[in-house]
Amino acid sequence: MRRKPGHLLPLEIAICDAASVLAQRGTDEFHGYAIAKVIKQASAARLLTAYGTLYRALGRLEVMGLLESRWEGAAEAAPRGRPARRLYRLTTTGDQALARVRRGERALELAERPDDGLAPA
Amino acid sequence: MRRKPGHLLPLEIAICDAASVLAQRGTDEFHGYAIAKVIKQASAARLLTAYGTLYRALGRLEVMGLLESRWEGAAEAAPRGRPARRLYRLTTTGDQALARVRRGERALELAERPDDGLAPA
DNA sequence: TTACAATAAGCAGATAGATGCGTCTAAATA
DNA sequence: TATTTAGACGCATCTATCTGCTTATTGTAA
Repeated sequence: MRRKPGHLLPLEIAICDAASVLAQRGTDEFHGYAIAKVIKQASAARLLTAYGTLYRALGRLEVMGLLESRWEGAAEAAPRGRPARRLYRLTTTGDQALARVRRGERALELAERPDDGLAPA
Repeated sequence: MRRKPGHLLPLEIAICDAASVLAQRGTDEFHGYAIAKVIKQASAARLLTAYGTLYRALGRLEVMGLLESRWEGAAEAAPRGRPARRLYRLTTTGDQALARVRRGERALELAERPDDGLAPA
């Protein structure tokens, strides 16, 4: 539903929020499948019904620079008989954005304006 | 259904067969999901209806030493937007076993007898 | 020959993540 | 305020692999 520039969507805020809570508990990395389950039970599925929605939200947050990700190696996943996970971490930018949202401010300074970088002539 | 010692089951032969055909065409590695589809269409699903069956057959063949496997790194899989694959190769033992089956012989010499290695006293 | 035991096959579902497509909403514009 | 439209959401499905439980079949022993 058309993003208001500099703002985050409820699901995106929930993801960052869960990530920050986890980080304060010492777990600074999380993966999509796990956070989906956390959010589902925490919000009583109000914010998330389908996995596809979450994975795309994670992708958006990474593009925005609020999350960064790395792939778990097969060496970690294979012996446990499960697929490799993509592990996300809240970046400093993400942490700051979350702090602003919690203060009721706009999440992001508008670093790039939509018409920037193209037509200064 | 209780294996006759030294023999392979139809599905196991089909896997080794497909692997050997692929190897002769220059593809010496294959993964479960792909070979499932090959076998499904080749045998008109007579030998395989469920993935679980195939993956367990692959596991048995690896334990028997007819196949060996390695895990594809996330570096290969991730950019293509798919999970990492487990890549299997027919071993020399596997190739020889297949040759014997094709000649109508027993697939494996009975290297280990069930009551061996324990009570020679 | 029959009964038993071993075990492969099938079914269902978990784990983990991605994409295509139609819909619907909210933000921007007129 | 009314209209347009970007784009997020949900659904379905695909890519891959693995495991638990039940059922069916087969080889072997009695």
